[in-house]
Amino acid sequence: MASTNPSFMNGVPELLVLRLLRGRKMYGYEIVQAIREETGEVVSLGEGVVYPVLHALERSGAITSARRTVGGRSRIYYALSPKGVSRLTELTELWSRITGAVQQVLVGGGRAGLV
Amino acid sequence: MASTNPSFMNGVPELLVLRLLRGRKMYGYEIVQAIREETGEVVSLGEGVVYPVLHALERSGAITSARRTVGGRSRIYYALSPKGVSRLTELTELWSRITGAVQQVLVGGGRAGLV
DNA sequence: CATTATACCTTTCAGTTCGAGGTATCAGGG
DNA sequence: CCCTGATACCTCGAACTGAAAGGTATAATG
Repeated sequence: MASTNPSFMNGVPELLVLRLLRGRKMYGYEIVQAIREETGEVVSLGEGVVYPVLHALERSGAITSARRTVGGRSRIYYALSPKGVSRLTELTELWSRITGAVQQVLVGGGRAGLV
Repeated sequence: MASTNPSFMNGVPELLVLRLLRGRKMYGYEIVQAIREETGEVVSLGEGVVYPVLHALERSGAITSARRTVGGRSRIYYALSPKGVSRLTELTELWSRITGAVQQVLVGGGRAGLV
């Protein structure tokens, strides 16, 4: 129950956030800008997307938070937990499978009778 | 006006349908199965997704329809129009850009200071 | 004659994402 | 000294999509 229709193309924001946190601890505002920059403006998730994702991830135990004040600026740094690492693996594989499947159709011309 | 939030990850069903029609004329029921088969069950769009997409595409002039009876079976065959071809190009490019951008983040480890 | 497969269709529901708005602090310009 | 803009956090409501289920009709099969 509950799990109804996780539309096959979703969870990309979650994936991106987890992936960024794999490298270093980051805070929300920083993540918003990192996504924008690292994708060359192609993907631009607003704070209204990122913050809720962070909160959900923390609630599920995938990340942990620690408030720290840096240069008079109060920030909440998030770090990936082991649970978050496996969630990241899971989402990455899902992403591969799906984009691969779509690619298969896009290339498709080959009238695959392949076994 | 109108254009609110076309969530950056959408329109994949439309893309798949257009792409399939690029090769040959097909009817709805056939498209549903083709997607399932060509993606190896990974992507499985129901009729409740495909038919509305077809109707929207026809309304927008991207495809044309012709009812034909084959072996006592009445089918509506759809064919790609020139407008549909450019729409397909457009969506394909968008798909590339987005998946590329996501991939960039996923690979990312490279601490890109690249210019 | 009933069930299955073909073939079409629509409506309802739920989840995600977006956008806009709201607070507070710090730095800099006028 | 104030006002603006950047930093940094947050939440709510609207909207769109896609999923599931249900509904009709015909042909073929047992």
